[in-house]
Amino acid sequence: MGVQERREREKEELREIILDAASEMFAQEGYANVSMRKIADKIEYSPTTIYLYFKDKSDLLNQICEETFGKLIEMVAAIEAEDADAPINCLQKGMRAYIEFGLKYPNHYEVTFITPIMNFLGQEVHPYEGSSGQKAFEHITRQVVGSMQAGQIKQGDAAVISQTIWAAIHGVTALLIGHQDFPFVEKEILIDSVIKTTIKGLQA
Amino acid sequence: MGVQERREREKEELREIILDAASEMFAQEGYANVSMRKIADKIEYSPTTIYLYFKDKSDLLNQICEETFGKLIEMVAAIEAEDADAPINCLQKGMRAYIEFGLKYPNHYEVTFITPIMNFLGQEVHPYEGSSGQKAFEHITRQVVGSMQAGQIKQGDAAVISQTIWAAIHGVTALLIGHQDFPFVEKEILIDSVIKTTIKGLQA
DNA sequence: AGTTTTACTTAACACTGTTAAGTTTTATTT
DNA sequence: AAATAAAACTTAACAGTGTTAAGTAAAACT
Repeated sequence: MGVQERREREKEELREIILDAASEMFAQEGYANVSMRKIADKIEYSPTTIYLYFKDKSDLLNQICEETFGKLIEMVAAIEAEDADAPINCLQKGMRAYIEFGLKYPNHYEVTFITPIMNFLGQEVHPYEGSSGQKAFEHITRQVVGSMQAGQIKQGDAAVISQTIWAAIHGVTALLIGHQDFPFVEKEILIDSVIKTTIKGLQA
Repeated sequence: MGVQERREREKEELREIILDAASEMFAQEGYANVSMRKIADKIEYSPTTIYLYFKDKSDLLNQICEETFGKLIEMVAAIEAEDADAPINCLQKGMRAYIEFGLKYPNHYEVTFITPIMNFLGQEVHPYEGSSGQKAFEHITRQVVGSMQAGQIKQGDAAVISQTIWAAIHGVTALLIGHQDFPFVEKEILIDSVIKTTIKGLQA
């Protein structure tokens, strides 16, 4: 009965080939500029084959993003494990990791967190429940709670504070990715300023 | 020689009719879901007529956004005129006005500040130079300089501080618009938290 | 009244995401 | 080994997109 297993393995291989090709093309040319036919050309299959592996174009994107953002979570988790004794340091490093991750994978960041891709019913294509985004956010919340308990930031609603932090780091990341012709000050200086301002604003 | 003037007036009228129809449809259904043919149907002209008045679809959008964001500038200018004696109050009110404006015209905010629409050369379709966005940003910078001179925020590079503020208000606006299925805390509470955290973080 | 200019439309091109139907390849059964 | 069943993949097509070139109708000027 090893046949079925091999076939499953082969299916999985082609799935990965599609995912890799699409990921590279999305990252290089942007989601909107990559058509199903172009992906099919690259992998040397007919366009409709992709639909045997993915529901539609946005599903393809979604699964790529989940994979990519798995890496962000690993990074943040590694930071947490590294210096578990100073929650506010974790928080700061986590913020920096988030921003730098977004700038390193701008097209993935764009499609996951910037461009709201809605279907015809007006529902988000990247639903929050169970997503990598949710897990990443849970890390922020955990660090906020830790920092609060350690007295390193003011007491308050952890959800409010976490979302305030997310607004700040998303803001700078989205601006730097999306408005490349705006005369921003030096990138590192701006990122520093955002992180420091936010942390200072949250201290007791 | 009143003929030419009348014809110019008529051209301008049709231009406005197109602009109004497109503006309403973009705001209601989103840029991507409105086709040139749909706009043409609505105004009862052939699709190609639009191209006699606007270079292409993104030009149409661009001009709508300029019009819309002119209103934001007026609002911010009114705030400045109102209480010119307390720059930090202006700054706070200006931040709130920006966020609320974005939430009031989410589709316009989206296309102007969230979705980076690039042409095939990778250039932004909404160039910064001379745009309403530039003027709006100049208002922020002016208020920052004023607050610094009044000793209400720390001394520092006005550009860095202005951009830090922009990151914060853009962040919360973009998140609230784009991630409607995320379990955000109450909108007013989050907005308050972002503004207060940022201002506090910038104080001396 | 005839000519030129302006305004607008028709038809077409080269794409897009997606689906239904058909074909080829692979595996199972007789 | 041949016939059948199942899986994998492709072809053709639909209904739509932004955009352009060429053609027509209307208005203005001579």
